[in-house]
Amino acid sequence: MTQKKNVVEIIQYPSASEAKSFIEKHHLKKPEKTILQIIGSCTVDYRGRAKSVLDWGERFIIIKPDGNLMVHQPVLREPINWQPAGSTTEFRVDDELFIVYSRHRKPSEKMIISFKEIFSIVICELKDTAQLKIVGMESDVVNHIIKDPSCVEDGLRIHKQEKQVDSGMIDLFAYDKSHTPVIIEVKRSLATISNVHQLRMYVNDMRHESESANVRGILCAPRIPDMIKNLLLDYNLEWKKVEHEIVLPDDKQKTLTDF
Amino acid sequence: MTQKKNVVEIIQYPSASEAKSFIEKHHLKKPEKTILQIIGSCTVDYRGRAKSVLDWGERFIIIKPDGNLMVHQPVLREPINWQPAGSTTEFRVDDELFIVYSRHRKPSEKMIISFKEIFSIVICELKDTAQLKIVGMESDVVNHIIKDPSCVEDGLRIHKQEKQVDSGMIDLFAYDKSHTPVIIEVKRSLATISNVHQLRMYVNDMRHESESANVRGILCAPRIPDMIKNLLLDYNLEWKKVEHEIVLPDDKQKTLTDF
DNA sequence: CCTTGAATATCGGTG
DNA sequence: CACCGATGTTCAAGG
Repeated sequence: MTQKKNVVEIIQYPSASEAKSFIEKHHLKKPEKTILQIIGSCTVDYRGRAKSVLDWGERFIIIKPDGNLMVHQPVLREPINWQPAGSTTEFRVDDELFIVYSRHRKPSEKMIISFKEIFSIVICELKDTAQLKIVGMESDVVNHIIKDPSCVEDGLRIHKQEKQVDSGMIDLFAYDKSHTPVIIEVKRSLATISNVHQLRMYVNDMRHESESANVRGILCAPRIPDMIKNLLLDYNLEWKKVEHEIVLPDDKQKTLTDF
Repeated sequence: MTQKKNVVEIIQYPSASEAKSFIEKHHLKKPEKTILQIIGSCTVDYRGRAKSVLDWGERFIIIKPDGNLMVHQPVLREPINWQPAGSTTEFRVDDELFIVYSRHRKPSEKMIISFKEIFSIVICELKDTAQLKIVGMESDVVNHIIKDPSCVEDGLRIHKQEKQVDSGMIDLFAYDKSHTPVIIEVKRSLATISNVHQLRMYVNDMRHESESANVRGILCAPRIPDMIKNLLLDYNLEWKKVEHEIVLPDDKQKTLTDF
């Protein structure tokens, strides 16, 4: 791979003023197109939605064209400090220090990063037009339950998927072993209050419809906080923790499992 | 600043095999200490908690010593794809492609990143011992209300802060203009169902204590979802949206506001 | 180790 | 623009 085009510009161990010149030349002429990364020893001061001070340490910062700025330490997936999208960045030299100043409006947030030593600056222009992320997510809790209703309750028989009622669409409609109608509300991840109220409405609708006093409602999710359980108890509803199962429909999977 | 120590190693526009050699030399000898970054044109396949495919595009990936791997596009603060901490990474050459293979156990997650072109590889060893982040955050909704009770309700008089009752500590105890006792539960960010139940218990306690049927309960928070409002209505409680105010305790603030 | 709640959450969709 | 819900949330604290 030859260096046909200069996608990446790099400088190592620049002085503060060299860093400023380099950034002015390669980044500030088109900050909306280039990604800037600085590795070095710095402090970080932030004030905005919160307020924080980060003492001297070696870390790297990334500034994206959309204004996002991230300060990353050697550990954690999350940046230790950041500025949100829409921030504008300025670069200054102040008494041997190289200073990155980022500002955001509404909410007002400011950050100052002071470098006493810069190991490297990398500036690159990346084209990622095909940035669509296809999420062929088939962690179908619903299908999982349809395949094996006993994972919710013994003797459960699924009767209908996506049954329409007044308030909306019921995920699963079933009968238990005593032939009592059961409405099952399925949640892929965290169960919320909203789901409880939804389920409550569905159950109310069904009681109206079938004029049967006996309609059970079960909320199924991988994670159900205690508070949600209490709320369900208040409304005389039930819950069941169900793991989600990841289905692998297409052949791409082979590429992954090959290893 | 001279190049006393090689904190950063960089190679530009390597072939797949050159990339592999370079990473073996500078990263794989101490992957628990060095951060690896690759900029180039790649695809990403992921399977684990979900499943995703990302088509060709120019992006950069970061691999931290703790196993975190991030795939960043030119926009967004969040990586478009990632592997969690504890993942292990392998590097292979396959028919001109340079392949990064990351694997995680429990939950099982795999990722394949295939580079058809690499613009640069940066490997650095960062020391960030003083990584403590001081968060002197005092976004005092309580003080805000004490200073200006009318932000909750006209004619409200704050009587006591942190009043003890059986179930716990009441944030604010007040009287409205009709001299009715008012219990105010304050939340800094999102109001939750937990806060509703807490407030409900406090009000119950107060009714017992004062033997007054008239005790109001108001939940104050910057954000109160509709579902919480419904729940409050169910329990005959009230709410008020209040903005939070950020207090600035120490002098560091001057550095930031100077700009 | 599992569970729970907080976050400068971020991000996308909707009214 | 504000609000609301989802997230492969991540992360830290507590049992």
